[in-house]
Formats: sequence, C-alpha cells, structure tokens
Amino acid sequence: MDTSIKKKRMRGRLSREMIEDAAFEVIEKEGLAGFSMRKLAAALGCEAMSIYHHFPSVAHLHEALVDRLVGALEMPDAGLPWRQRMRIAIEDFRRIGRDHPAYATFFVTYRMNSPICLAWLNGILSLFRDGGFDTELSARLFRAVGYYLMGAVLDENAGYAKGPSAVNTVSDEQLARDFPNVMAAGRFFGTAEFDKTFELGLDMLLDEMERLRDGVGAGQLSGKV
Amino acid sequence: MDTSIKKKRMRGRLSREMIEDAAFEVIEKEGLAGFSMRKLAAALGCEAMSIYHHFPSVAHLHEALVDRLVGALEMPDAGLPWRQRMRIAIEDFRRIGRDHPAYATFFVTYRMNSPICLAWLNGILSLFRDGGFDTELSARLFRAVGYYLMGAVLDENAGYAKGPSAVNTVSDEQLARDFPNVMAAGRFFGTAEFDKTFELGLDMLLDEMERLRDGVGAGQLSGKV
DNA sequence: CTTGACAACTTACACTGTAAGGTTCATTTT
DNA sequence: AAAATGAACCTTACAGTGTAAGTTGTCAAG
Repeated sequence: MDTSIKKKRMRGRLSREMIEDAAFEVIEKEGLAGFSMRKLAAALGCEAMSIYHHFPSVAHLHEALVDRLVGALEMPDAGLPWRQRMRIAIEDFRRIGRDHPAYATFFVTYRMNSPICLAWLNGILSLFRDGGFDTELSARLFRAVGYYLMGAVLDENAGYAKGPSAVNTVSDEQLARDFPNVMAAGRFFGTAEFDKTFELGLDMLLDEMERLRDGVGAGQLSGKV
Repeated sequence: MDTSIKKKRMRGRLSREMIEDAAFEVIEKEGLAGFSMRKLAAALGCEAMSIYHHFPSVAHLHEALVDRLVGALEMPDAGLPWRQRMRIAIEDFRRIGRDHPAYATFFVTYRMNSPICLAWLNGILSLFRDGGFDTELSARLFRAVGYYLMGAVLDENAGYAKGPSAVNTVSDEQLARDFPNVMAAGRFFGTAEFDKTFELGLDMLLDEMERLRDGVGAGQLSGKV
C-alpha cells in the first residue's frame, strides 16, 4: 500500500515554523475567512489534527502569527531625531499590513497581550516618553496615534479600495448622479493614493505632538469648539 | 396536535424589522462570533430557514443592520460653526459603536457601499468641502479623520479594555517587572479614559485642519522630518 | 529485542450557512 | 362557498468548520 509510503514521508516532518509559514500563505491565498485548519493541513500535506500537536488551537496559532510579525519589529535608532524615530516606528508597523494584507483585519482587531506584543508596546511607550511627554500624555498620544494607524492599516488592506463588501452595490451612473462628492473623492481613495493620504494625517499628528510639547496644546487654538 | 397551534402563531409574524431587532440583541448577547442564523431563529421563535424568506443570506442581513445604523445618522445643523459640525458628525458615528459594542468590529471592517451608506458618506464629504477644502484635500482629510475614528471605535469596543485576546497572557507581576511603561500607561487605557483620550486626538486633528485651511499646513512646522 | 514516547492519523461530534423541496394558511378569484 | 394562488414558514440534507478522543506508525534508548 502506498499509504505506508505516505506515512513514512510525514512522520516528524512538521514544525511550528513550517506551520506558521504555510498559514501565512494560505491566509493570503484564501483570505482570512477562507482560512481553516483543514486547508492549512492540505497545504502542508498532512491531516488537520496533526497541527494540533504543535498548536493546541487555532487561537494559539493565530497568536504565534501575530507574535512573529510584531516580534520582527525593531525600535528605531535612538540616535535619530525624535520625529523621525516616531515616523519610522509607525511606518514599520504599517508595513506589516502591507506585507500581509489579508491578515490585516485580524491583526488590527487582535488585542496584543502576549509577552512579545507587550515588549513592543513597552518600547513604543518609551518612544513617546522620549518625546518629552509624561506618563499620561504618552499613554493618550500612543492611543490617539494608534487609532489613526489602526484605521489606516484597516482601510489600506481591507477597505474601500478592495471593492464593496456591500451586497446592494451602486452603479457608476447612480454614483455620479446621486453621490457626486463620493464620485469626485473616489479618485483619492485608491491604492495609489494611500501613501500621500497617510503622510498627510501622520504629519498632522506629528505637528500637533511637537506643538503640545512646546506648550501650544491641542484645542488651544482660538475659536475652538 | 399542538404543531398546528404553533404554526398558527407563526404565520405572518416575521418581518425584516423584527429580524433586525432580534439580530442586534443576539449579537450583543452572544458576541459577534457567537451569532448565527440558528441562534437568531431561536430568539425569534422560528426556524433558521424562515429568516431566508426575508433576507437571502447573512450578508444581506448584516448589510441591513449597517444600513439601519448609518441611516439613522443625521447631518449636523449647517448653521453651526464648522468645527462644531465636524465634531458632532464624528461623535454621532462614534456613538454607534458605543450603542452596539459587539457589532463594532463588524461595523468598522465593513466596506460601506450600499446606497444608504454612500448617502452618509456624500454628506460627510460635503461637510469637509464646507470647511473650505478642495476635492482632493476633502477626500484625504476625510480618510485621515476616518482612520482615527475607525481605530477609536475599534479600540473602545473591542480593544485593550475588553481584556486580552491573547492566549498566553502575562501576570500583573510580570507586567510590572518586565513592561513598566505598559503598566504605567494601563491606567489610561480603561473605559473611563476613552472620552478624554478621544477628545485629545480629535482636537489635534481639528486644530490641524483649521491651520491647513489658514495656510499653515501639516508638515510645515520647522524641524519637520 | 523490547519499551516508551512522540508525532501523525482516524474517527466522531456539535456546530455553521444554506440549497432544495414540502407544508400550511391567508387572500383573491370564480 | 369553493378553488386556486402564492407567500410564509418548516424539514431535511450537505458540505464545511474547530476539535476531543482514540489509534497507529516511527524512532531512540535501555
């Protein structure tokens, strides 16, 4: 029987790293929703349950994937100007989405509490502290910038440019007729415009952080509401 | 047989509105992942397949839910100051998440292309135009502010404060020892701090938009990197 | 050569969305 | 009043999911 041959081939072949590699591939090929243990097993040439020997559940596997992506992040050189360091750290994170677009929605909705993720988070908070902010402002600015970053990663990888997720879509003619602003803006919502738009918002936040540090804080503009 | 009684009770009872109401309830009670057509049917006192008479698929149902939430949004009074109008529109959207926390992750990852959502989008783009920005800047600022808003809705309803989604969590002792910055910042990551943090980031963006309109644009600060 | 541990496989279960087709009942037409 | 129509709901079934439990194959140490 060739089953014996097959079995001979399989024994001791799997490893956590191999499984993670294959998982990234399957996710990007089949989409996040299309990913399953059985499809992953098929890609690996083994049975679904074999994976459970290395990862006790899909949740554990997913966490390993997040950890690998976040674990690869390095803190920007402390010798660089602060604004540049912040920009690099943010762009590094953003690049994860770019490299794993299908995984981005999971990545962004994942609550990072694993040791590896906490280490990264700890480093980023240090970076804010280095900007001259106290604990409270560091925490809040991290959140604010993080909100922006998360939203951007989400949109850039799973947003408008990827086509509608709506079931009742609207034709181009109807769009032009009924929603002219959307029609006009659409030109700036595509993939080619991601960088420029992201830079705009990021510069806005970086500018404000510098102003905050210099005592010209947010909401201190005349005419504030 | 009491089946006849049961059936008598059922006929003509369901409606799209009823199903949507029940769906919101089930989602908030069971969580987004715990939602299913069978659980929804159970909540309605009918069979799963009965729902398909009113909604051809779960996707259609979900779209109806999003449409209902977005459809309820109204554009802020055009007579108010621009900054206030913008703030109100943003807070209105944010409130959706607050009212439907479990639905927030779906809501935020949903690509709004239904007519109702496009109408809202069209109105918001008008609001940006009213701020004195041209088509391009309106589009980009909408995106930038939208990124921030989406990230905030995500975090406030499915983020850190909801506990870890990680499988390998870290004890408080280890957190204090190995990740002191996270430990210190944690105090500002809770639900009670959402409003203040959100206001900070929002004010930063609003300030910058006003500056942009007045010709002191983002990235024009001295020392920009 | 035996033993034991480990890695992979097999089977089975409870769950999911939904396609296909059957049943029942209100309404409308004759 | 009787018949026909069609909407509303139900039943059954299938392919897919994660994974618990039990089984088998393989290799290394005694």
